[in-house]
Amino acid sequence: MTKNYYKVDTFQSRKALGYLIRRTANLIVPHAEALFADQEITFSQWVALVSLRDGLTNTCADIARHLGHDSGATTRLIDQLEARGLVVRTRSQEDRRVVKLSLTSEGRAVAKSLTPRILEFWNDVLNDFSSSEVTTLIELLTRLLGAIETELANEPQKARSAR
Amino acid sequence: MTKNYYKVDTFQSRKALGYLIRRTANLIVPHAEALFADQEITFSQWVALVSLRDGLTNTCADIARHLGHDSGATTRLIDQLEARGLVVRTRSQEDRRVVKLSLTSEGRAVAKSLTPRILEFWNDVLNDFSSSEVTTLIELLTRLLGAIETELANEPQKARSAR
DNA sequence: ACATAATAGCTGCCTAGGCAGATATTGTTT
DNA sequence: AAACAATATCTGCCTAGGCAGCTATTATGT
Repeated sequence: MTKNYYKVDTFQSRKALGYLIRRTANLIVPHAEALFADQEITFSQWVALVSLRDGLTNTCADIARHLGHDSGATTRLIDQLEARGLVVRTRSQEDRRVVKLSLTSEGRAVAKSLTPRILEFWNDVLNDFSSSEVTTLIELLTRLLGAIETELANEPQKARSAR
Repeated sequence: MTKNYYKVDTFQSRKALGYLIRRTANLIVPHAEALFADQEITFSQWVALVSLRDGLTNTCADIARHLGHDSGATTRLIDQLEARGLVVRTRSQEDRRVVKLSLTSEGRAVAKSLTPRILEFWNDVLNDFSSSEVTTLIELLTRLLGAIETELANEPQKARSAR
């Protein structure tokens, strides 16, 4: 148990997890978007497609949680995928508030065809990491994400995303 | 050497580093901003203040790189810190293109007074991690960040941030 | 010396996404 | 069953930050 890993007087931003994570995300996301610049969909849209295909999500609300976006942004993202014929909206019969999302065959094709771009980037980046290092990193990040989620849930001083 | 950690057919978004990092950042940053909601500065502004105080940065361009923002956004961020009397701009004499930034005593006070909020959050989140796990995570993330930076530099298909 | 390129900073413009409010539907209390 | 709360989606509005273009200054090549 690390009661106090960080202390005010020894704190350095270069070793701050928040700094490292934010900076990494700030480099990755625009680059990923750039990899998609010549495509008909954006990187975020691709992430949504893949999550639908893999059954990780199947409604707008799911996608909002998955991407960490708000529901308004998600509605608009789905609007575009629908307009391009990659996704179909169907009002659910069991619960008429929800709109079920499903991929069209073209959506499935687009999701698949773009996957190699992202994987190639990551495999390049991870070239100097051993396989066990990558596994460790993924495991620690997964736990960290879980810890943050519960911490934010416990401390409901402010309404959180996916409202 | 992990030549190919990720493969197209075994790829799952839940184990994707990009997903984990982006999602974590998407949870952390708004929460950090919320912690500052009652303050006169935002979280990003605080990060800039601290980086100036610690000598990690001392110009706009430095801060842009540190935050992963573009230079326009940084100009406006500094504008606000200057308007609030927390930072002073001084044209450099050695190189008259650059504007040196320095904290006022009030800026120093504000930077210091807000640090505990962030550290407390992180110490709560890290409660279930051993000290060595945190160290490992920081080390792996630092290397990952470095690897991404060099990867992006090698592949200059598109101009990168801090233009 | 002169042309060219690179760098620091600033400004206008635009978009992605956050926020709050509205509707429709379902669940829970009393 | 009436009231209230919660959830899913959608819409308008607004801001932070990305992008491109501009000037001033310095560095580099010829």
